[in-house]
Amino acid sequence: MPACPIGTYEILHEEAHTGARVGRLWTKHGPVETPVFMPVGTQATVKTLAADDLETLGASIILGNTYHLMLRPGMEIMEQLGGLHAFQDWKGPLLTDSGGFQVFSLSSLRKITEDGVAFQSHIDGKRLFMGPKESMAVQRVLGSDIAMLFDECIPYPSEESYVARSVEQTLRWAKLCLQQPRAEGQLYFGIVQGSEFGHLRKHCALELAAMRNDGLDGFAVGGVSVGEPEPFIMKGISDSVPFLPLDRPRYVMGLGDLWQMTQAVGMGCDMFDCVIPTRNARNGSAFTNDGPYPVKAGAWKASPLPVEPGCTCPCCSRYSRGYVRHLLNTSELLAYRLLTLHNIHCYLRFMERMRDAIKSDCFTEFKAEAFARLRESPKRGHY
RNA sequence: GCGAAAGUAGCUCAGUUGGUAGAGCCCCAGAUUGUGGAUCUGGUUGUCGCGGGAUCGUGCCCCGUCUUUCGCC
Repeated sequence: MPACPIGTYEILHEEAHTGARVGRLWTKHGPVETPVFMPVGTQATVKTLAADDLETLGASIILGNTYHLMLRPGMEIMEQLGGLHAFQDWKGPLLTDSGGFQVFSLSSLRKITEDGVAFQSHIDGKRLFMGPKESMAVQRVLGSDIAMLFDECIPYPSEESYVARSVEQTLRWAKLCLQQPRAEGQLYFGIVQGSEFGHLRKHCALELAAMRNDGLDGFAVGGVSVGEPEPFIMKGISDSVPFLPLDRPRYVMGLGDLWQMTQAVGMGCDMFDCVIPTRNARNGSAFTNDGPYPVKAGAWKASPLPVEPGCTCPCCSRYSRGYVRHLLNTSELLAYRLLTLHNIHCYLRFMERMRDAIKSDCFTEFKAEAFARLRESPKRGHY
């Protein structure tokens, strides 16, 4: 596999019957084959996992978060310790969220101005400020392979007039972000907003697409998966994606339901991240190819079966469901780790099979089977 | 042996001057979408130690009894 220049996005195969495609994005820390699921490692760790666990599972790219890492440990320490890759000893590609979402979802006393957002830390109440310049400066120090442009992620539902103003703000910020200096080899991804309003999504997508020659390397659909009903999520995606360049990666932020990702891939989306597999692991739910089910349920108290029969992950290849259930029941730390290992493994293998299906032009069949298993008649663990 | 206190949900305990038995935890179920191992929402559970008595009516009053804990011989 000959190396390509950083930022290259190769379309390796377009599926014959749908908009699905398999691609390869070249980053400073190596290539990422898409469609890809990116485990979320907000605070410089995918919770409960170490870098070598992620290597074992075969994760090709993970996330880190600007907002959280800026608050702790802070950029001074991050700089002293050589950036985010060195800090957590992750040798693969890293994507950092801009902090735009967290400023709106976690902090209090927000005041939005043309320059950015004044807010209070959710940790100690300290008054801070983050705008396009600040966010990109932090991401530069973090040294991520992909940095997200600072955007305004508004709640659902929001008034159309407010959404319209917000989209303009996000676009002005995007232009400013692109003028900021970046870490060597760092790619910049812009974010389409517009909430449930199709014409605003289209406008935002077209304006961002026009910035591709100003250094925009990829495109994301934002403002979905923020609590709205599923039909609105899919509409937000279908209202945005058709107006984005075909030859650049499309990233749907926060989307991570297996079936929803399958549908999005069918619309031509390439990258996903979500806290569901890791968070739900810590709440006692396992994901399987037949849908999610609660391992913590008393029904599995004495089950000798693995969490998912046939699974080859470090959890299933060694431990019983009854054991994992016991660990959950007693709040043992190992429970969270084992289920996180399983859920990430499940997600990564699911995406791998999806890529294979696309390459062999049978994505339609893959999608039908996924629908049957995940939505039509999920087994919910009753094997 | 004597004295005192306490017996109410699986656990820890509330329960007004007598008027249809409660909370927290646990357990069970559900939620969780650019991460708070956080949180939220529902749900099950009782011979009020036992036996008498007074009362229209008692977890509560009276008598007896059993058990536990503590103190004293």
